[in-house]
Amino acid sequence: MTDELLEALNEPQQQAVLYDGTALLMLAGAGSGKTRALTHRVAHLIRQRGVPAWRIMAVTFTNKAAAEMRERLVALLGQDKLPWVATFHASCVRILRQEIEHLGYNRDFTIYDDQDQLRLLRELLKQRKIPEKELKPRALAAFIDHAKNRGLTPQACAQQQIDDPDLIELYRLYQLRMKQGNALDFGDLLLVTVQLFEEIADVRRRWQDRFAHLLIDEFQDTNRVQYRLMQLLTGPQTHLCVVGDDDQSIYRWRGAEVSNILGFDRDYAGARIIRLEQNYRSTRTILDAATAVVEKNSDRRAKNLWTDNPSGDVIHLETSADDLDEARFIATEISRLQRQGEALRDIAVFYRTNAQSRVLEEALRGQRIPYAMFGGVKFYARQEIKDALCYLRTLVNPADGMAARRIINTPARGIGAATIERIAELETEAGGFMAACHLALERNRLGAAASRRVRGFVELMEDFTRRLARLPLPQLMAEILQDTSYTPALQEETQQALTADGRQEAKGRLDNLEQLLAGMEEHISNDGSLQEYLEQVALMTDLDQHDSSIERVTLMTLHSAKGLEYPLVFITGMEEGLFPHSRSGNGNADLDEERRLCYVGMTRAMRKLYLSHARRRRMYGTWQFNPPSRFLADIPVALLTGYRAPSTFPVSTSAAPASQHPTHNLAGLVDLVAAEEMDQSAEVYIPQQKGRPAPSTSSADPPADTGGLRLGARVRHLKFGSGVVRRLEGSGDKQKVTIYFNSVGTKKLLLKFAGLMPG
DNA sequence: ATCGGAGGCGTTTTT
DNA sequence: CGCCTCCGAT
Repeated sequence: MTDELLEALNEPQQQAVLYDGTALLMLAGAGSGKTRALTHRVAHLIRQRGVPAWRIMAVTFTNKAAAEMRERLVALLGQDKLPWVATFHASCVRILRQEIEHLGYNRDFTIYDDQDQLRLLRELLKQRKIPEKELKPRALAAFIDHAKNRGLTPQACAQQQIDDPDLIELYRLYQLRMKQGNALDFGDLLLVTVQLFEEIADVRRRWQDRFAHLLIDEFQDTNRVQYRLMQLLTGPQTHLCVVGDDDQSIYRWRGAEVSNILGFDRDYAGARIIRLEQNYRSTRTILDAATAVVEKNSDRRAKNLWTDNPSGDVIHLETSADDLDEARFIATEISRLQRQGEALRDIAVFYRTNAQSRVLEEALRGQRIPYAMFGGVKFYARQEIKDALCYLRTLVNPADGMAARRIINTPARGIGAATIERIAELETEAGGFMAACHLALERNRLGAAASRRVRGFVELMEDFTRRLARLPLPQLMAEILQDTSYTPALQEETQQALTADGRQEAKGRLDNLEQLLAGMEEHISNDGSLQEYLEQVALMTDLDQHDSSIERVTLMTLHSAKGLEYPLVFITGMEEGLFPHSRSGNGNADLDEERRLCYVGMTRAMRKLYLSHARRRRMYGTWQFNPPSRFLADIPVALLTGYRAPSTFPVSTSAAPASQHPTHNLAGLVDLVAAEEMDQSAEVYIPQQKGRPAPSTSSADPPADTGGLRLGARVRHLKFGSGVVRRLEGSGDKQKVTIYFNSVGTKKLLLKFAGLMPG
């Protein structure tokens, strides 16, 4: 019996399954079978140790990972003994649905996505008469998210006296409005759950007692609140098992703290550390190359990832003239692979930024290669879908101000901004937006025409509420879309719109709504409620919908690729400024993270890896010239093929101090641009061997005043300090440069007088 | 109140 | 280059 669960595992995996103490840290390298170990551990606990399934909670990073783990557990255990498997966010929702009334929220709370969040913040800024130029809504959102990720309420922020009081005040107002709307954003889901457990000991103890085992995957990407949550859920009897790989930590920008994994055994003295170091996924070539890249980082847990797999093919490095060529190469190569009998579902194309996907899509379409792309405009974020869902949200939670504001005049009912503002004045008093509508009507606060229209809207919603009780969800949705003349208007547009594009767009929206209804059908066929539906939709990403059985190529960002594997992998845009991204500073923690991201991307590949870069790339309407990524230079030459003649410009190694980095000083860039303009065939380079410093061929050249400047370059101005080049225009004496300065924001300068220095 | 045009802006990654 | 906001005209 025991053997059955253990025999397919290697020695350390078995130890991880059998470990009986209360704190276990599994350091699991890429492709080392950690999910396997994790699922087998859970199965073992249930089957061998007799732990009831409901006393086990397993936390994953994505819904997809949760679904996969559940699937594997069903295979091991059968349908009826499934433990709690969910993301942190979904787990918190589940806890809060039961407990949130302790904190004065209503249990019908809705979840705000970042779009809703941004809308609300804009409204607050307007209300406080702060121009968006002064404080960008996105920056404010980032501040709030960051605070929440660290577990800080507005009050806690104020006490620390570190942050700008204005920001904190806006954070406070935002939270007030959220509570009034009975809404939680992503950060709240975690933060409020922490508050719940911290403030109400009874509740905390109850949940601590419930879970005998807490298992957390992708532990390297947990943030401070999540760590705190783990601590709060961990009672004296709780067995903790965390799994992760510090080399794969790629969400620092979102508040993830690698220290959680690096310091775990400090917080949990006597924690057992088990290392899974045998890679089963990749060829030795791929593993060696990836390791060479990530080894440049300091601050790593010592590890020795190895494989028994054969060396396999060398990594193909492709240098293209521009982004179009790069895309064409990839499409052509995929066609070739297909003719060789490779399955499209075995192929993935990764990129650093979503913006890169467009040319790739076009190239694939051009060669009639089916593909699936993830992470663009998310399905549930599309305008028509959001509109439809906001009707439902308003029905479920009439206090939800964002949802109601969105639909009160969609489709147009002649209720404008002035009327909405007047209603909003009563929102606090009435305790919600729909209640404020009623109150405004009662008190005759609106003009005659506006009153009539608002009453019409209120009655319409009341009518829908009545139907909610007797109609199945998809039918209710269909009737809402019909009776509000939402779909009829679109249908008309498919005929009447002035442009072919407009007709096509309307058609697309109708298709999407069809798809939405189909999804609802599926949901209710699984006995799901409307509440659950909205919840799922709020927490779902397109990635979760990924059906890997369909025969098509996968396109996604490197971040989305975490946790996945493909026999054949293309990583595109291996260029300085793009990957590593120019926004990720220099020689610091951000750069380390880029490096880890590269490692993650490379280790997704099982059989063959392609790396490509373009010498120039169209971006924001202008050409951007990017030297090859420094990461390429870190890969031992013997593992690579595809480059041609010797180099005319240096490729750096990150061992050099950042300030001397050729790719980040203007002199180095001059070379590249010059090579580009002079000779199309001389553009090649040889990646540097590990440890050998790059020859600095350019340092003697007189740096041209202008030539080396490119988009994304870091520069220093005497008065404004350091900044990033955003735009270049004109030529000669008239050449102007737009620079985003950290200190003063965007400035447009005449290059001749700017007196810019690298750096 | 609604529509259209002009201008400004920023673009890393996402639960 | 494309999105979003703002503003003026209807």
